[in-house]
Amino acid sequence: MGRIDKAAPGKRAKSSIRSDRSRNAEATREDILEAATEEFADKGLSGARIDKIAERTSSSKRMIYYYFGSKDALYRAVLEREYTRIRRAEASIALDQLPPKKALAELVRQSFASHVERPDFIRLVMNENIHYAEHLKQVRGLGRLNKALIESLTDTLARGVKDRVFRRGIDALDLHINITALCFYTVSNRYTFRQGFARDMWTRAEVAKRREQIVDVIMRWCAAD
Amino acid sequence: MGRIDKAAPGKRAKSSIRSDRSRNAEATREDILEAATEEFADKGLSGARIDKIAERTSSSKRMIYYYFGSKDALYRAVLEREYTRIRRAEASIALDQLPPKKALAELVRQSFASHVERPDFIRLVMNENIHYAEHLKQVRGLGRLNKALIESLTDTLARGVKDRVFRRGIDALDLHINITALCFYTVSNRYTFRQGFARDMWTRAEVAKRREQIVDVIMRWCAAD
Amino acid sequence: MGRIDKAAPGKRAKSSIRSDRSRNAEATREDILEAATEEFADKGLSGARIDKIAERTSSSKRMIYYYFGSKDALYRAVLEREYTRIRRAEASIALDQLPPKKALAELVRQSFASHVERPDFIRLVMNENIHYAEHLKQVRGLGRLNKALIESLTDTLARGVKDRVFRRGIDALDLHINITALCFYTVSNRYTFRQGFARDMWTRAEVAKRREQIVDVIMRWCAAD
Amino acid sequence: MGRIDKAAPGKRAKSSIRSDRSRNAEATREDILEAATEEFADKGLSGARIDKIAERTSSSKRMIYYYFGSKDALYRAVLEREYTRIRRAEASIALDQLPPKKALAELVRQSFASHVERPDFIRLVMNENIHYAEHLKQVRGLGRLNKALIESLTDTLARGVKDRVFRRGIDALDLHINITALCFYTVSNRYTFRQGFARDMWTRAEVAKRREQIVDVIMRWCAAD
DNA sequence: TATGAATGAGCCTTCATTCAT
DNA sequence: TATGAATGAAGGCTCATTCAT
Repeated sequence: MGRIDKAAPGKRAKSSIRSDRSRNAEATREDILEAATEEFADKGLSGARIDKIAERTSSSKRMIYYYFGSKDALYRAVLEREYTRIRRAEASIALDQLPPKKALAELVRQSFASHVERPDFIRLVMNENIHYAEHLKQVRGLGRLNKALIESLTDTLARGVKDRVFRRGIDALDLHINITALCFYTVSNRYTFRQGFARDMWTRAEVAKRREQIVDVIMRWCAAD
Repeated sequence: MGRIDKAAPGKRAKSSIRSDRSRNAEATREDILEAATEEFADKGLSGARIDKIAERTSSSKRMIYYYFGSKDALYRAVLEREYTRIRRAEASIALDQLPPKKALAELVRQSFASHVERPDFIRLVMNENIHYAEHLKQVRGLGRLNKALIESLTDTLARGVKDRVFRRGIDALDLHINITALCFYTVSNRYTFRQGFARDMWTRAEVAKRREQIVDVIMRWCAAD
Repeated sequence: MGRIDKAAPGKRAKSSIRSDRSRNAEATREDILEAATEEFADKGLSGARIDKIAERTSSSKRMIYYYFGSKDALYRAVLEREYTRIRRAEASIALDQLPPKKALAELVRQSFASHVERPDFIRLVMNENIHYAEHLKQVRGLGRLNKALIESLTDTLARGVKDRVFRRGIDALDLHINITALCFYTVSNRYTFRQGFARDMWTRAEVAKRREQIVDVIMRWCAAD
Repeated sequence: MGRIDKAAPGKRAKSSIRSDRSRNAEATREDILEAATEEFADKGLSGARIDKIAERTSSSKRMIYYYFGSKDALYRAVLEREYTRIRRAEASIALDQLPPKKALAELVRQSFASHVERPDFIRLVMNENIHYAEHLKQVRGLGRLNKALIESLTDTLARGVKDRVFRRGIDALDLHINITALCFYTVSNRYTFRQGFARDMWTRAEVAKRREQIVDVIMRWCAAD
């Protein structure tokens, strides 16, 4: 019945013990990235403290600079890792194996899950938008994964039109925007929403209900007349 | 054809010289608030600099402390003013004068306009969500205006059901969420979106198209079967 | 009989007590400049420590940044002040009041004194040359004072030629270089010289002797055949 | 017509790739010393960075410590090598084979060439003087080479007096100082000089002219009346 | 009501140096 | 002999905030 996360600043548990003292470059990098993701998501770029990141780490502040060079570069590395991770998850669904309607519904559910399960990523994206996506510009290889997603959507829409279950004239990118908007907002604005209205969108029940409602909104929009 | 705003950090013009040296306390307060709104929206809470706010002002840094006491308190004052301003605008539409479908479409268009016209407000809301709406909690009187909005929506839905243009079972708050989600995202995520996809959502033409598409999504969702 | 200064790093006495706590901007600036001149001359640009400069001051490290903005800017301010000071002193001699030979001899003695009395300045100039005069480039108004000096020299030379005490064909700027080279080296290279040879150039007697020898070198070079 | 060197920081080409991976300890030492000389001359002692030296080397930072122990010790090794090298070159002239006037003129030209050809050495010497020649103190065997030079000068002067081409009473060490001062300054202060005056002393033509002028100054100073 | 000067705490970053292999 | 990883100490700089007038 409780909220999915009660994350208040600083109350989030260390995600792991991170105490393996192995002198392993890759492990140290990962360790730092993990800690940095939490801190940056929590406080934003300028609010984050390198010292705090170091504290969450089994290594030291000095090592952060050894591996990443600067706060900004570390932030970019975090961004890149998170974006790649998310896009990989989304790209993993085999839409073409399912009939069009099922495929679309499944895609919406998958997208919704991606957002709900990674609120830290959502926070990073908000933060990027506050900074005019300045840092994201320097992250390469975003376009490719997105392109694959849109092509997959285009195909599903076409199959649906052929089967007379979807109407003609829907742009795949528009569809993607609408799906994402509905999912993103559910996670991103849950705090201000709770403040402005009496309802908590972030209980397990509400989240499940919301997911099916988004499926409904999208299906009705695409449905053949 | 150009983008609606080209706002890059620092490129936003000083909204005015604000040099009326009226020894008017209220004017000074307003002057500071205006400058603070720009800076906070631009940089977020921790990214904003009291010195920069003072520079944008005809008065001095000392005055900021004289009138508001602290950076956080100033931020709260900004938040309160912006929220009140927006909600007043939204509450001003007389939905009950229009037939249900027209009323709903108009409401969506109005909400969309509210978002598009005040990107600074959107940024502040994002910022609040990054900070768990901690500061918004201390702003009073939000609930009242929202309640009025939801009641108005409930009424419109009921009239639509009676007229057999809307289907039964739609919750007014759900409807509000969906409308807002679609509008908010269009503004809030335009920078990361542009980075990830080849398309710029922020040209005049795209924005107009997007507005009507959101109307379409909502109308199809509410439509009687 | 002792050396003129025994300056070893850190052993130089604070030039004044600097304890007036008056809230006077100009005084604070001067205070900082004085302390900075000592530290920069002593350690060079990168060797100097802002903390040490602050310690030598009645104000704080923070104030250094308040008034000068950065270590480099402070260094430039020091440079500018010292150059102006020296050039003013040199420009103050009224050569045209004296017969040519006396005038030239007097100028050499004055130049020699300028160098010997301000070893800190010499050190700063060495430091600048190590840094390709990068910072001096940003100091304005050097040319003017120098020009006056050269004009004065040109005039003295011309009078000497007319009186048949100087030979024809000596370029004033060349003359200036030769005078300065002989004076500068005496101060600048005294440490390495003492190390390489058994003789200490920096006793009162040696310095006096050296001054007259430089006068001699210059007079013989200019003398009519 | 261009300047002899345009050396601006960082623009100096790596003198070679130094990639012969011979497991030869002596070669590695030399390799490091070469790189260190450039860096120390370029930036001074405190401005030089061990990391940069390592970058210029085919070996690693760790090796620097293996072979030299510390930054200061490396600096001293550089200093010692450069001093020895220069003094050897100067000592190699056979003054006693030439008639006195020719011998002196040749010595001045040789000294001038030594300075002009090794600006890095000049920079190191300036740096030493900024540091009170603290490090040079620990370099042994300087006195011997210098002594030979002075003796050679003494002899030349004596021969000149006997031939009635030089006047009596000139001290060899004084002569050495005057020659060196004029040569050293030409190289050491070229940057600040160019900044203060309109003239560039460092073109091929100016340098040649300057060399002969220094010969002239010295010859006139020594000439029999 | 208003202002320029001042400040302590803390932040990002760098440096010479050493450890484990 | 050689190397990539690691580090404590300190350095330059910034921030929100307050003092004296």
